[in-house]
Amino acid sequence: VTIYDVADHAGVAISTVSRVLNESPDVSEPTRKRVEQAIAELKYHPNRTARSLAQQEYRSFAVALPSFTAPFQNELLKGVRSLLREIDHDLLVCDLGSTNQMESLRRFLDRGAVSGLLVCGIELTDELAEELSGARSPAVLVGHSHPGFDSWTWDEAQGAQDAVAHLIQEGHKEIMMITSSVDTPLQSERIAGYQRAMNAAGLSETDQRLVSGTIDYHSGYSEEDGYDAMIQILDNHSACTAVFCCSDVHAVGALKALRERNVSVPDGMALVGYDDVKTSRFIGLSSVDQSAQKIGYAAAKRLHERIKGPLDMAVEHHVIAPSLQVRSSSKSS
Amino acid sequence: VTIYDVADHAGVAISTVSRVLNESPDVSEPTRKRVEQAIAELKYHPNRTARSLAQQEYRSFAVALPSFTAPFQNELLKGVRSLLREIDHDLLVCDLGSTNQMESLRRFLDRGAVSGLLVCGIELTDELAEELSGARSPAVLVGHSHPGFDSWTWDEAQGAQDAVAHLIQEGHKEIMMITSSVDTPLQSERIAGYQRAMNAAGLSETDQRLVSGTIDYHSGYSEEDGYDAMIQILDNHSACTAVFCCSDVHAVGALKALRERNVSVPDGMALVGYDDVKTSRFIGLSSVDQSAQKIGYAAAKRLHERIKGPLDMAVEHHVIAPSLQVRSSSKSS
DNA sequence: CTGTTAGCGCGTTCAC
DNA sequence: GTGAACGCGCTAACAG
Repeated sequence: VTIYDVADHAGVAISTVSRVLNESPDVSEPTRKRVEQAIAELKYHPNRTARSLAQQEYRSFAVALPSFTAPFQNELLKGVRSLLREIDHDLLVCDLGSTNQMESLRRFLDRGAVSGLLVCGIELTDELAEELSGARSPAVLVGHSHPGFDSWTWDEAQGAQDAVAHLIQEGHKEIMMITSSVDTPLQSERIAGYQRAMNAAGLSETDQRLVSGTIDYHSGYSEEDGYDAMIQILDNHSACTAVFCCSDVHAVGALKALRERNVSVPDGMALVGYDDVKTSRFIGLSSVDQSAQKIGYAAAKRLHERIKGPLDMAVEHHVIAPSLQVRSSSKSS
Repeated sequence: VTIYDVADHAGVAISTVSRVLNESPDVSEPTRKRVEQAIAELKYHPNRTARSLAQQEYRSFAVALPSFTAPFQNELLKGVRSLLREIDHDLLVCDLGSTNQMESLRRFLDRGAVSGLLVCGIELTDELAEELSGARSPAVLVGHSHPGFDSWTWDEAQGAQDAVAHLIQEGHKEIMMITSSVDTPLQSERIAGYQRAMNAAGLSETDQRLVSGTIDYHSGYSEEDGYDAMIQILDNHSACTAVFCCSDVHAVGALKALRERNVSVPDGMALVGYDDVKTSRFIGLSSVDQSAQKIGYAAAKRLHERIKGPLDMAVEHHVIAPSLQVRSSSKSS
């Protein structure tokens, strides 16, 4: 049942049907009624695809991220969703599974047109960045920056340092860190933050205090990884009283391990997971801080503005954990 | 940059370009090379929308659910995503916010075509059911059943009973239940399950043991609701040692309240949240049980099959918590 | 093997 | 106010 059927049924031309669909004022009341009735009787629903094609407007954002079930990503999506609801757009989720995320993203791009793209938690290679610039829809970055792109980032090292300082302040001395089984620049920064906090308090931060899982999955940022690492800690480091996880995903896995071994949190073992922005959050405490949500909203909004009118300056927003003060620095695109 | 540009650039017709795009064998190696090079040089990406229109295949599923950030929904989405990845489809998320979900769903449907629709956690009115049947794409239900639709459901009362029995078995006697601030059939069943478990153990289950939040949000199934109710319990029911939440969302909010009051879990207060399928999960323990994931996968798969070849029997799958045995009953559509 | 052409369903000038 | 005709970018016959 297409627009033609409706037109026939109402005894008008398709353009007239189109007009009532798009709430044009140039339709007389009687014909509008007739058309609306025809639509109802035929249970007609316009074809979103055809409409997109005709007016070159896709009314949908794609969000590319690794595993949308991580707490942080989840909150981020909430924020994005809020904006999308305001502007009546759809949400296309592209989670770039475990293995080669770049390839997944590229394949997704090949799939075609959306209004805009939000790239979260993925470091852009120069090559991929060029592809994105060439794409017909603009992109906004979250968690990484790249010249020429709008982005939202935060101070990874400082965030990690704050988290560990929090544990220290609570009286812990034997603090270990669960790292990812895969080396990434992101992780290096978080480790650096951990070390700074430990050093500042005069505590040991030898390599033996860094434990990573052995399972390589989701680029090393997986629950399995965290689970695995926590088991190691429980088996080999009985003195440890607190653990800082280099990601919230790890913390979820670590919690699972603690459960299995009947270790309570935080009394038996204090646990802090880095959730990318507000670090001093205990996993299991509550839904994550709203920072992530705000970032999601802001990034989506920026994307929308870029789609509407071509802004020619890419802005890098640097978010300072944990209170979400924003320090913007513009760069020429 | 369209397919025409590529054709020009390579000195061929658009159909030839189309052929290499769709990996047709009917292209000579030399021309294929030329076309591929043109594609690369022009950074051409086919327009997904146009392609969908032409071949009447949308290659995307929409999932309609209330708040996709709840643990259960989240896991469900994971499962759906797995299947989608297998069949190379996209995921369109339609979260039907807090207020009038029916209207949100209807508006989403109006937006147009997707290959299939997964409706989760929403009770279908007859009216809406008819609209769905009339839609061009099939729908599969999760959490509710309706004549003529494939569905995945489970025994709400039994699930709740199991959860409470679990608490009882751990020695708790003063067990309260956090309910939703809004009355729903779903909730009634869960309350019934709670009561059955209490009665079976000879424990009191008076109305004073049922506490609901006062904030009406997300149809009553919100974190705020759970938070609110738990505060009430802490303030007014000091004897209480364990709480059963009528949804995992409530449990998340309740945990937050416990945190604020420095009550540990589960030593200070045992907490179980109903997560729709495997109920004996402690919130904060781990990622939710894989049941939800499996259901998501299975439902999406069924949807896919229904899209491919017209199956004319609607099947109601009844899932028995918590081990996910499935008992199917077919009904004529 | 390759080019031509007719749609896919709808929006949008244009005349009438 | 309303209708006819063209175009959006691509696929799928059909010729050649």
